[in-house]
Amino acid sequence: MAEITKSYEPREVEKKWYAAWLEAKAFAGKVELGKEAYSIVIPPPNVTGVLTMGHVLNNTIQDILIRRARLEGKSALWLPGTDHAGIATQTVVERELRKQKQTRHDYGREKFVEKVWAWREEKGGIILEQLRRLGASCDWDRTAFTMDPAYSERVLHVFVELFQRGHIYRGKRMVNWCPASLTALSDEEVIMKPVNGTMYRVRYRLNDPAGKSDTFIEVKTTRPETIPGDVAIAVHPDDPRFAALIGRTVRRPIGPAYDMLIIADPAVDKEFGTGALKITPAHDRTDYEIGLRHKLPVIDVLHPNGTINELGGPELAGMDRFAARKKAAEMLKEAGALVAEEPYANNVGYSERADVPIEPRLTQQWWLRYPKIEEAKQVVRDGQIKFYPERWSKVYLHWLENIQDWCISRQLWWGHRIPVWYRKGLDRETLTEADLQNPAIVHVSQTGPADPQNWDQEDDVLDTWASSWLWPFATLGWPDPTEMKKAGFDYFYPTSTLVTGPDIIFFWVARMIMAGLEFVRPGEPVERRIPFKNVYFTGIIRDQQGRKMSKSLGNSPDPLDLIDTYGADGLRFGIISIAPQGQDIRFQEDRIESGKNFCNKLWNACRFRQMNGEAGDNATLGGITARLERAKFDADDHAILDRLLTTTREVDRCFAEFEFSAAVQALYGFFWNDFCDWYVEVSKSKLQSPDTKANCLAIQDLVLRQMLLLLHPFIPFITEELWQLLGYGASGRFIEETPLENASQLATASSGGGLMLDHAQVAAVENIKAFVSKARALKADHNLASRRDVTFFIITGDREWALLAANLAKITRMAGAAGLERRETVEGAPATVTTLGTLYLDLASTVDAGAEKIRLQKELDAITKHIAGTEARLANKAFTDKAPAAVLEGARKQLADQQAKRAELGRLLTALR
RNA sequence: GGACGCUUAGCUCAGUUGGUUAGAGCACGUGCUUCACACGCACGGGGUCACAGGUUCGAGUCCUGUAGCGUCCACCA
Repeated sequence: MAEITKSYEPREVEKKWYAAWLEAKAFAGKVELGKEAYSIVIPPPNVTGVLTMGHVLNNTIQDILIRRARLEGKSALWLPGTDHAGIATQTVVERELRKQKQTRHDYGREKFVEKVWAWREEKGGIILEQLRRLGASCDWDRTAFTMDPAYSERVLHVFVELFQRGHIYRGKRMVNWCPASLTALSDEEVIMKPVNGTMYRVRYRLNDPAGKSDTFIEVKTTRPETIPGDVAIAVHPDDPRFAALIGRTVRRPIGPAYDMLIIADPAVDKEFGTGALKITPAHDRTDYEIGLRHKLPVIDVLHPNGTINELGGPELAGMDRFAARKKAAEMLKEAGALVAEEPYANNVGYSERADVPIEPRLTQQWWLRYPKIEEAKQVVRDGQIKFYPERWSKVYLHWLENIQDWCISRQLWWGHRIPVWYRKGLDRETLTEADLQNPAIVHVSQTGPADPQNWDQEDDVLDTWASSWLWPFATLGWPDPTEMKKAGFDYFYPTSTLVTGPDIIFFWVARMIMAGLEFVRPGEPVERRIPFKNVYFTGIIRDQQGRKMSKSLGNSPDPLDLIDTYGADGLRFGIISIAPQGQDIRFQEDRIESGKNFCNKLWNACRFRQMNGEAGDNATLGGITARLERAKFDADDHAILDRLLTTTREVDRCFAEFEFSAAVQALYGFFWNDFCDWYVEVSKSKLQSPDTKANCLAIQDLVLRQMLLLLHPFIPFITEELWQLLGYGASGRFIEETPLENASQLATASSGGGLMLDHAQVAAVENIKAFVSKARALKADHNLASRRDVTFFIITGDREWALLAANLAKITRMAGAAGLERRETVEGAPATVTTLGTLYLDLASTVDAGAEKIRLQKELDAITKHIAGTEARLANKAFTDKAPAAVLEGARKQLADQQAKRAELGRLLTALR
């Protein structure tokens, strides 16, 4: 057995074991029919991504679940991969090109896409390497990528299927246009931001056949640069202020001359602004709808990149929309049409990726009518899919209630090109619904037309989410039966648990559920079609100021640095300990440090065990329990094993309820306080005696072995190392190959040979602990160092003395005492009242009677207050009548104890006078 | 405008179904290099559980309201 070093050095240990695990293919997800399957698909990070604290949390949790599943004897699969992240990746590569003063158009579509692939080969997937550093036990041989040829085929297959099932259509509609990325976006990719802008109050002179009207109608707008696209003024039909004006016209004040009709439409809010609304159908959703109702023309004054086009008039043409806004305001002023401008805060939709305001824009796009909406609601409502925390199901359901068709086309080059071909020379703008169904004009298939020379493929690609929504089954070979068999589809689908952030509940979670229900195992019960059974939503990691950690803010520490400083296990333990279920996490590096400290503590406890020598068969649980000598069990032995069972049970419960931070806290508390601070310390006297040594070591082995197993999912590296060093496993076997005993199995195992754990001993030990604490405090109060040269005296009853005498060696050791002697009387020594008698410090000559009095009086005051409270409760008839017997009994006992203590304190004080 | 979450020690947070004197980590103070660990040990100080009502024998915990912070959804030009 290699000797354990003084402190834990993670670096080499992590490297060594990760390599060993990979070498042995320990993470391979295998179909093992005798075993229960447990599977997780990773939320695929962007192929451009680097590891963030969010990933650390998310993937640590997945690894915990997977490793625990292995320990529970399940066949576990954690399927990794990356997402091609259309806009993000294309942007990254275009940025590289821009450095060389080039654009994607210099290369053309095919060459550019090649460039992206080359970039991906060289720099993509860094994040997967980083996950290995974290210890992620993914089945790397299955690593998937949404642009892989096989995966791509599945994406196109789904498009064709949905088209044939009538869920996909093409249409000219208002979309969210990103002028930076030059593509349409789905509603989910638009985030609303409050913006401080200006509200312009503009007046329009009414046209008068006589040519001398001095009547005006006023509107308010934040976007004067779109006025050249105005085609009408709308008022509410019931608004008496404007009733007389409906049907008249006004002259557009700037831009090409145009007479706009004043129309009535109920969409206008009478209360807002002036009550009159300028209608710019090309640049506003509401205006567009009003325009449709009134058959108004659509005048688009913007280029796709957000500059004004020639329809905006010569003064504005070519200007950026924001510059044009100022210019338009000036022009209005000159024309006498600007009545007022005032600061105005409103919400503006921004492109999530490019962080620029989006433009509503009328374009031809491909749309999806979501399939299986009702069923998707049902499976969550009925609990076939369970959300943790449960409250997210409400958010999910609300979104599904109000769901809109999904714009799935993107005007990008990097992505799955939509498998639609148009007959050469066809005008795509004017295609009708019927044309789309006509195979002579439009071809829709996975493989394309037989005579490609006569066709042009659709230029658009699919939204990235329109590929990743298939992730749980497309990564398992679906729909190809051979591939599915190879991947173990039947065995691993539906997956067990999805671990993700609530921020992608709409983007991804909801859509995967609908996709699974639509495509997998049609006709079978929902339990077989859903993509996962549980969804665990992590919290969002925030910085000290409560801001979301993000790359752009630069407020996220680099997890790799944290791994270097604290070890992967320290980072994992730390992050989990501050991540309660369902709450956002305020990141604190000192918690990561405390994770590292815990690892070191674990390391040293095992080191202590090792230094006490080998004691027999450690390689199996049976070997260890066979070494237990039941006849020699004392209170501490009973208590520590009882607490071990309690802790094991608590961790079981935590896993059942996805309460990982509670599990970590239970393990931390048990190991540090109960085991290290108490049991190991009391062991030190037992280990001196040949009579008690063997049993004590067997108990330590039992505890350490179980702790390593329980801790392994959280801190895999150090537990593997210690497991091997202490020889708990069969040689050549990893810790994960050892089945983890649950609490009752462990109880049965350790009770072989007639041992019954005595729960009452836990209380006895607590009693002794409290007594030792009192003794230590008495010493500390008199500024005595922890040297063992003090003698304590005690005045106590026979029963209490019996308990003390039985534990004398450990008490004196733990309290740092030369001895503890029973006396009938003690004079002039500092004292303290304990539940086991009045304890005196043998230092009479050095005692300051005044200070003693103050100290005792403080204690007396405190206990008197408590007694008053307890008495009041017991004096309350309602309490004694209605409280349960156990509570009542507890209160009475408490009162008796408190009174005894007060009497003793009073006596001590009197003696000092 | 709608929904949800949070408010407990200086800081970050636990606190299961209401029940003895509300806990942890960090920070702070004092003392300890005690033969596993100073990445440690011991002892200690520190909280009217946001506020106001209510239910109850009993409320940090349940109910109602208020305030502040945060998130999501919708959005009016």
